[in-house]
Amino acid sequence: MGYASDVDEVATAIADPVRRHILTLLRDEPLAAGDIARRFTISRPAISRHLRVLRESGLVRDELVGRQRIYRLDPGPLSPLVDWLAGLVTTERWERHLDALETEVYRTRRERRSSGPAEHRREHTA
Amino acid sequence: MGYASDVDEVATAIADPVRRHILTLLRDEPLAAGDIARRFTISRPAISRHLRVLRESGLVRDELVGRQRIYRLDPGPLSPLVDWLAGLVTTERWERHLDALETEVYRTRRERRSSGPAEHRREHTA
DNA sequence: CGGAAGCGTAACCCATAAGTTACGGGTTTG
DNA sequence: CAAACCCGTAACTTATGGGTTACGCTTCCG
Repeated sequence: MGYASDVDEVATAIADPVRRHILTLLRDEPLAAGDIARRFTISRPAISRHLRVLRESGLVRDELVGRQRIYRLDPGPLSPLVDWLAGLVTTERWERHLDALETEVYRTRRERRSSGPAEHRREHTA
Repeated sequence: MGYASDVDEVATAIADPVRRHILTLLRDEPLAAGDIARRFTISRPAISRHLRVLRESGLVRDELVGRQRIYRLDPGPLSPLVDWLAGLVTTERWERHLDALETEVYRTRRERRSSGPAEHRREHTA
């Protein structure tokens, strides 16, 4: 429980195209803030703020090396969001069928008492 | 190619907590606009606009039934985003080596024309 | 040690997004 | 057919977000 705010921060972080592009850059290799900024047309402070959002979401970790700040990707915080997405796609239909199935089972149970509830695997898997 | 804008629309749609909650409601069963609005404290027009965003992102399909508009989830448009996320987590390290490998292949190709690109596994993996 | 390099932050501007109330069009119903 | 219902849209207000310039701190280097 309480994942909601995590999902929210990560989802917000991912919602911006610039931040998504930063993440894809960081996917390949760690980069200094300036190296990242140089790949965009927008100003360096703008990138700096995007990096802060990413940092606060946990998607990125930073390390000071000399006078430059190295950023590297940390995909861990994606998990709650990915789980949420997975939950959306998988149980969508399914659950309704399970409900229907369950209802059916109960109804049948009530009607003909004392009949073992076997033979219920392998419905329409398609 | 061109998935970028799809990802953007879906990512934006998902970024809002109200819209995420609407999606989870629709995961279990189709709902009329009013039924959805009734589960929130904000006004009905506000929900109506959230529904429009979801509609335009393709995450939701609507059908007019009498005087009410039934919304149902369509998780299809999530795929590009999910793919992008998957790409982030899996190929994180890895890809660098592939890139290096590929570059090496191209370089070699240019140098010695018409020589098949074999023998290139196991460069400096460190 | 003084200047340049590298970054983050502050202050500000502008566009967009989210909320509200008011309204209008289509549909059911008495 | 008039009233009630369901729902989207318009007009408007306010909050939020992303961009810019100006500035300050720390670190490297001559």
